Amino acid sequence: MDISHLVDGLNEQQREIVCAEPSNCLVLAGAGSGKTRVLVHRIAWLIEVLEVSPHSVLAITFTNKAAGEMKARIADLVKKGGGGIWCGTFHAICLRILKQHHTEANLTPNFTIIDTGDQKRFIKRVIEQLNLDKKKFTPDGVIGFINKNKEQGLRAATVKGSHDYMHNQLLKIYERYEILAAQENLVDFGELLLRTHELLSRNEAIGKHYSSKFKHILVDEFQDTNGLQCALIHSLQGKDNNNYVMAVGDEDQSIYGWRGADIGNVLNFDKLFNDTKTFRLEKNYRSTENILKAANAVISNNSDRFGKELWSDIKDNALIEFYRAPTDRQEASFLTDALADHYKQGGKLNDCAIFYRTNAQSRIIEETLIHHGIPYRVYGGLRFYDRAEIKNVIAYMRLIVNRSNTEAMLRIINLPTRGLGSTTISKINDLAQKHNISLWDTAKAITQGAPAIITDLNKSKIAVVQKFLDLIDKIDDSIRGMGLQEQTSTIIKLSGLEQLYNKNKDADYESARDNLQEFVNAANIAFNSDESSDMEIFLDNIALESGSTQAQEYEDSVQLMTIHASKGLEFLKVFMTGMEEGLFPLEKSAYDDKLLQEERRLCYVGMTRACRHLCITCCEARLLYGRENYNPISRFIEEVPKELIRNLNDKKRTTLLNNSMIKLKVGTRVNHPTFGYGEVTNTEDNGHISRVQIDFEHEGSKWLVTEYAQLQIL
DNA sequence: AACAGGGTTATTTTT
DNA sequence: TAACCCTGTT
Repeated sequence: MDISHLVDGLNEQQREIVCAEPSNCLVLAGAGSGKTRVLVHRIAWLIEVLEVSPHSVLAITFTNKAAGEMKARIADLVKKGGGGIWCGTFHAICLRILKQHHTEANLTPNFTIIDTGDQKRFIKRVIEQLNLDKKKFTPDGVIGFINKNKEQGLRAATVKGSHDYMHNQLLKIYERYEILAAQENLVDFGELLLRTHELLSRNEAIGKHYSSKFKHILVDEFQDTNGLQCALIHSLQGKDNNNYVMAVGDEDQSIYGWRGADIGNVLNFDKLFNDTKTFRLEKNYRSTENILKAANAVISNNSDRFGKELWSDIKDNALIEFYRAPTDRQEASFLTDALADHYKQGGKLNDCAIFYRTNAQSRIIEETLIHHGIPYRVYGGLRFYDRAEIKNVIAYMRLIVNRSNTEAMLRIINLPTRGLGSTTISKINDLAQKHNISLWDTAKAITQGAPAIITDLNKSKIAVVQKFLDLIDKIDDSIRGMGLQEQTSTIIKLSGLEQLYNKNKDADYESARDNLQEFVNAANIAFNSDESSDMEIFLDNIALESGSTQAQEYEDSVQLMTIHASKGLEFLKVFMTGMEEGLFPLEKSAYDDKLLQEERRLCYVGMTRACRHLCITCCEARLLYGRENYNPISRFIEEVPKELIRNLNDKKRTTLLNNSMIKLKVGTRVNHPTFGYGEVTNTEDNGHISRVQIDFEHEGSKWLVTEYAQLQIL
């Protein structure tokens, strides 16, 4: 048999993995070492050489995008195609299992998946219902508690009580949350995993079914798995020792610890799985030697790692560039200048990326780029399906599919406004809570004058409620038999949303209309893909897909993103900005070794995105939360060997002298927007930054950075 | 229902 | 600083 297409072009380390005897194994794949390639070739090897049935292969990724890419590459490489392989995210795979066995999983077939935003609103409602202090119990705090427990496999009934008031109250919220979620047929992300895990580990027949089905489980980005996901893999693998897990990951790129990812799953892999073999991929195909040397040097300061040294045969004398600007504004100007130079020399802006630690940092960079007419795209931000107008349509759809979805009903019961104000709604909602039934059933009971439901709503209000119920039923009736895109546009019409967004002319409504059209298009695409032609499936897919978070690509433009968002990407030229103590690493993480190590890994991820040029910038004075901050240079920069750095400050210094000093001399009378009138008593300029001391009439004496102070000279 | 004003709070966000 | 949420007012 000709196997050359499976191994040609692979290096020795890669080939060893692709052709390995089946066993549990951990592949430590450094950045840019071709791990997706190895995974795809391994799957092809299993099918073509070891004659494993595609139906016995399960490939798990973390993003839908990665799953899509993998499917496409498998289809390309495997001669008989990849049909039958299960390939998807943890959540998508769990959903598939739960849909299949919804009865055994104790779910209705039409359960609704809620994303983090929905979950948050839902929790808010629970906190209100329980009449708890909103200052003490924030949705974020509660969400953390519930998700963390689910990640440890704990239900409200199995979490241990304690003497701690907060803990016990949180537990009460969790209890109520579970009851309401069951009542309303809502399943959150963590629940998808937990319920599947429970199903597989408690229902012997089903557990056995899957563990005898999946002989080979391949997991990508293993460093990002949490405890529950790891447990899930175990339950899929089953107890017999003839199923094999291949985990691919990089402990140095674990940057989601704060979301529950447990780097310990990689570090203790050999203890968590039997008879493991470990492989390493250390040859990097992306970056120059110098960039890798710098990145290796930084990450070598971490202790939670196996240790691995990336190398490359891409020789290039270019050093890591470093520039420390006087202020954040001048840091942005520096970036702009550098990009303009790059462009003038014939380079593409698409090849350049600007990274920052926090989203807030993008603002000043964007302003400066706009000012100089340099096009850019920002990654991240509001996801398409998170837009209010889209969520509104989705809420109608969800209620139509699942009438118990109180969450959805609350969102649209008065949208567009139909005379059901907050008073009426909370009256109905209180009754729902009192009788422990869904909002829909409560409303229905009221309109039917059910004797058990006592309400003080007057006849006209009840008629309005009736009208809403009729509307939903009517929409439901009229979309029967329609194609998905027709259903969607019909819902938008009949619900009154179309009219609502049409009646107003301002820009927000205009874009809302565009987005609704886009949503109908999405439905159309889904309809034609026949995979998700059904509205229920469409809704599931929406919940599990972020819907591209990056701006549309329409012209050559610089890419702006957080370092987190840069993971998995690569760019010819990378600018890492704001490399200051307090910002990167964040102050909160600087004094905790675990957190600091994660910051360092983040730095490593950022550096290893660069193919040919890496430029690191920071500034002396930065405006943060409306305050000036003077931060030292990031320790991560200090960790890069000096001989790998070319310091641009020596070159730029003379050109950047701040000319604002010229007019401000001792004795100048000034006016400050908040401190009022004063007189300059002292000046200082170290060549980077200029400051003035001003004696204010009412506020006393203060030192201010000239550039920020917005002083008016009198 | 819409809006103004005060108080609070500030990472990162694959599903 | 500025964005968000809540509250009280019109």
